[in-house]
Amino acid sequence: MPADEPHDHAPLELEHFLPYRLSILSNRISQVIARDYQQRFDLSMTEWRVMAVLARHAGLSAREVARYTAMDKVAVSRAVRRLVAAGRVSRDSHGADRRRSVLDLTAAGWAIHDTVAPLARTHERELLARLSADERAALAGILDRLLDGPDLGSEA
Amino acid sequence: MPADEPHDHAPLELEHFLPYRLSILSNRISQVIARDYQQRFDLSMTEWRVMAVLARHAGLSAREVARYTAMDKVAVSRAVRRLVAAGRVSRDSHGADRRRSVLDLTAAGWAIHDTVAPLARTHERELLARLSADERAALAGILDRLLDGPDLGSEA
DNA sequence: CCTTTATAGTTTCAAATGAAACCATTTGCA
DNA sequence: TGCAAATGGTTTCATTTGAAACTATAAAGG
Repeated sequence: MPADEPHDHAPLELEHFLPYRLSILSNRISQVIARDYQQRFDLSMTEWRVMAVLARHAGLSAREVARYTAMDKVAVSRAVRRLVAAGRVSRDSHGADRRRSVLDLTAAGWAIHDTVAPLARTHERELLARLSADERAALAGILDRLLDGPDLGSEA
Repeated sequence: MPADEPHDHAPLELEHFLPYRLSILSNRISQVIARDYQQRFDLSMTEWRVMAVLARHAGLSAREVARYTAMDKVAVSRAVRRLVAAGRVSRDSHGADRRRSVLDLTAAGWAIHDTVAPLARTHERELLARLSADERAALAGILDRLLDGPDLGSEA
């Protein structure tokens, strides 16, 4: 066979590749929402996540916030610093363990929360409006399945 | 009613919020894959996307690569620079229009491609292995639906 | 005790990213 | 022609992000 015979390269079709499509979709959505929060409330996505978690679980430590939000502790530290500076979150130190902080929404924080939470739900509704009831149900299940697993990718 | 009556704050449950879940999932997947490519081939996600597109469409310009990969032109410019420096992509200038570049995989680029492409497919397979055939089909349709729309979020 | 080890959180430094400004070339059109 | 606008691409600068080093406090073991 000739040396320059066209090899069978089996190129990857990016536009049908699940990780790629997921990434594009997620980025688009996040960007739209993030821009919205940023403009209206000078609030970053990460800051909002911290606030949302504190709304449900008062008095968490930074470490616990990190677990709930799937953020790393550096990101939490930075978000909390900004939130405290903006008067949206209060930070006290835990009596028994002076390393831990005790974080809570302030009145101003609650006010923001009570405005942003419905807005977030609206974003979600608009997204889901594109799907049928069946698809919505399927998607919920699929995300459960994919997010649950021990770890994504091969362990190898 | 008392002034300090506990307000109904209706806090958002992050763990059931679609954009949040999508973002977590996508980031986890991308991170696993990116780390893999980085370690084995010193290849970033964006560089790989450029290579994948050039494998299917030889001789694209940077602008066209940007369209195919949903990356912005700055990102493409940087990825291409590294790829050219690494001898994985060749850049010629288009005869008729000297602004445009003509990008192609080199032999070395093809070699990387032919190793990485099956690896990518394996990643995808492992991911999809967690789903039933029905779920896989549903997911494909859902992504089509969500990615197609004119623009995500409200136009408002 | 008092020395190691672990935990909570912050700081620091380098790399990744995005927006805008910036060249170079080409196109549209007066 | 020749000049304004558009296009392809790179550079610059400011911001974001992540990993590792660091500080402070607490728990555990001899």
